[in-house]
Amino acid sequence: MVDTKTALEIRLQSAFDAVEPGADPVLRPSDHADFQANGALALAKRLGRHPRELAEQIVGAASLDDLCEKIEVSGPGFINLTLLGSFVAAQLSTLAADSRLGVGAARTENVVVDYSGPNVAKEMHVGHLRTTVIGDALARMYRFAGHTVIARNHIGDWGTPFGMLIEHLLDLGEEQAIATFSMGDLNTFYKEARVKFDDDDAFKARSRSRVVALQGGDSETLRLWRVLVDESISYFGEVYAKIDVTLVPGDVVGESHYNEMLEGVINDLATAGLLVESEGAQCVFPPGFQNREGEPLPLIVRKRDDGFGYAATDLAALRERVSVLHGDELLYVVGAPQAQHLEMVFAVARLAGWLPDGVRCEQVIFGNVLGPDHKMLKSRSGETVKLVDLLDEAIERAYVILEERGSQLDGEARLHLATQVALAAIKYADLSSERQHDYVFDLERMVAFEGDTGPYLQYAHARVSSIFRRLGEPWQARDVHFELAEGASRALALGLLGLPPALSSSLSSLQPHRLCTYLFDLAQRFTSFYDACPVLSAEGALREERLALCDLTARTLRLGLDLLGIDAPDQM
RNA sequence: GCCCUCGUAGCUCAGCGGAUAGAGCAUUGGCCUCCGAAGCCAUGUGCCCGGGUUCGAGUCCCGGCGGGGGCACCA
Repeated sequence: MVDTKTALEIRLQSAFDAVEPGADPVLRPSDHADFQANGALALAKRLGRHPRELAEQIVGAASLDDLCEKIEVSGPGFINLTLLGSFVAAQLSTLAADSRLGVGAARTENVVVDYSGPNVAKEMHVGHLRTTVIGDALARMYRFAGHTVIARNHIGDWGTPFGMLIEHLLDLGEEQAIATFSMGDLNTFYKEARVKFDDDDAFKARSRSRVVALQGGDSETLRLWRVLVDESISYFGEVYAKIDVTLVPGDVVGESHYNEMLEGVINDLATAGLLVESEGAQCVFPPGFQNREGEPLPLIVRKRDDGFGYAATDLAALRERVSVLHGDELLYVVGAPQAQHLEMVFAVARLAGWLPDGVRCEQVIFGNVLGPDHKMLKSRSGETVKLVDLLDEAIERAYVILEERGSQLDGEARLHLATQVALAAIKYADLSSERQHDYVFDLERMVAFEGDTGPYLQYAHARVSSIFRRLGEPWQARDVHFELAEGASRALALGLLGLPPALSSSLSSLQPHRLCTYLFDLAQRFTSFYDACPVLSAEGALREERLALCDLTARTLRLGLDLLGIDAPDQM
């Protein structure tokens, strides 16, 4: 189906085209009508004409009689559009019969989404929250939109720290070490290794020669390394299950995967004439980047000591994503501190011809998670906060609140529900603010069930669901004829028709918060409707209409929340 | 020093060059013999400062001030 906004846009476009081909109607939802087209103002300026007069001309050229009840030029030259009730009704009927709720399936592209990226033998901490939650939401939205998503979990599984980690593994004994890992206590393991490395010269020496053995391909060393990697991946899997993220072990393609390709990256850069030796390192100097002294800034692909830097790995990965995975779109859900590094990697890839112009390649930047003091979130003792601890605390709080609210569920069911609520709280708080901004992590506010929170949306959904539970019999949309006589039901109907543009704008801007804003607005429209329009006590056609609106609301909330990675329980 | 980014209501945040800048929390006051009051309805307050572009600037440009990040071999 053609969604409502698009239907209007198409008609307006041809009216605008009649005056000036290609002119953008700038159609927006309006406070003064259902929609408003602002395009006449900008166009009038460009053509040097009176805006109101131009707007009148456009309205005259538009054929909107079957869609709009009222079209008027207002103010300096806005075109205000009020939809015809019969059109809204017809759209709603189509929507009711559409399992995709009006969202068209896009042309299929391969979208590589790089997110989460924890380090082997290191705890997943709050620093991994945003990349994991945002990346997963984007992956879900892209999949629903019809694209093929290739998730990439670019874990840190290679590099100099592995010398000390393997030596520590040997000191502990493999079984003991594995036990520590399976308890999910990666912090202790890493810290113990670190302390020995810093304080014990003999250990440090062993670690260094272990790195050499690892890089040299010593089989026993590789086996021990594999133990660390496998144990870590299985631990990450537990965390992902806990946070309900779609990443699977098969998405893990760590840094080590690219080891064999690094030499080739260097050679090809050299052949392309891009490689420059500087201070003993092999570098590329992409134009436009400067260091502290105002000199050209290198992307160091091979270090002075002959080791490869992470730039080499990132270049190899990018190349593989384009040439082997055939990615049409490469997304890097990585924090802001990496912005310059990634820009340089992208620039070098373009110089080398590895990144064709047709491929969209973008860092999905996000801001920091701050504590109540507005500084980077840390625990009381100043340590980084473990991700699982964060989740557990949220679950605990959600459980207590459910108890206070007199939840209808108890025991196992309540614990499960508390988990769903806690995840909704954390994910929604993370996704609903503009991605690039820092946000203050305040569990109390997030888990609160009032206001613009995940739990509020779940509650709205639970309320709709309870109507159908009370109904007793399975409900099916028959040929419902929508009258939408009350303001509240009309407002809800318009909200229900708004999913497709909300989702598409969320995707094209890579901003999940636009979908969040839409869902919150829809939930509010629903609760206002719920308050004003009794459903079960209504009769006849009116009852059918209201049930149909409820059904659509439930389906829309479920779908929207699902795209954000949030569950929508039927009962709370 | 250079580059990037952010600065909107008491607090946490929306705002895609357009009309009177919106929500949530908090405040105050109304709503449950009626589908879940975790709700609904009402209530006051605000764009860091100074220039500029524009018919129109929270939004774009320049310059300040303030916070955060980055700026050669850890990734």
